[in-house]
Amino acid sequence: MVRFVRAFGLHQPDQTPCGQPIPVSEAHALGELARAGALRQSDLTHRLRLEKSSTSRLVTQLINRGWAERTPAPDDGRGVLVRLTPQGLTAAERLAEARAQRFAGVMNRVPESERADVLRALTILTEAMDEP
Amino acid sequence: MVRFVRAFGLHQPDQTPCGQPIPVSEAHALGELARAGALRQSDLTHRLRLEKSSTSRLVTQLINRGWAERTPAPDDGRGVLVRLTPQGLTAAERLAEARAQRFAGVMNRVPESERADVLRALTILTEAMDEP
DNA sequence: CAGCATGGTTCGACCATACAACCAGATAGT
DNA sequence: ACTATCTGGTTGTATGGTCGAACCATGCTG
Repeated sequence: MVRFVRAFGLHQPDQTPCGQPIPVSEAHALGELARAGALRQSDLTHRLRLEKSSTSRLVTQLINRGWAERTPAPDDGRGVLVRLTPQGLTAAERLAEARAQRFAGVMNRVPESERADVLRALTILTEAMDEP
Repeated sequence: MVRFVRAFGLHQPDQTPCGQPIPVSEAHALGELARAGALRQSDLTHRLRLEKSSTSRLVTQLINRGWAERTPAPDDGRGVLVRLTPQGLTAAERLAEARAQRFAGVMNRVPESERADVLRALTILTEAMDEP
């Protein structure tokens, strides 16, 4: 595991493992938002497994980049809905692209015959870790 | 991948994913040192994929905990050899124990028939990422 | 309506890392 | 041998990341 983390580059907070020059936390948030369209801030908190304070700060950073905006939640006066701006969306797409490329590069060095297995195993592992 | 990282708890810098109350960086260093016996600081730098300055600080922290000591390298007047103290060794063992437990817990939720595959896949993946 | 729960924000403390500047010992080229 | 360069380490500075506590506003419950 340790080897895996370091080799993948997960220990660098200010750069995604895929070479994009944006902080990994923001990249994660961007990913979730792009996939969901818009999210309650509390939802984002749960998906990223953060503390609400961290999420708050993170969202503010995205806003400062012009990638997201906060609007009041429609059904709860306390809540906040976070939505990507068009620029945020293209940023997310750029990111997805980079991710795909990095992944392709790695998979390229995995023996052809193992690839399906590796992918399946990763999914299983993630699910196994998901619920404790 | 993102899911994996967050689910595993890798985004918390001050606590290992295995529940031990020590910073993950120190845990990684401890692991490498325990496995190697003693390491040149520059070696540690390469294994952890850090910058030499980061390693220097990291080692200092280990020393402050009483887990390691610096001695001059025998064959190079510039170099530094880092060695675990007895306390450092027991700390490393405690850590390995926790790691094993965490891993066992996860594997427990992986269907019996898949376990071997999952393990193999993880190894292959790590190797694939290793050399770019 | 009082009391408690929930969603957010701000603040303070700690951890992790890189890059640049600097020093000392090692090495290579002339 | 002497200088120029390389290599290993240290320290300072800046950026990023996370949590927990204190605090506020809104919602829910009895």
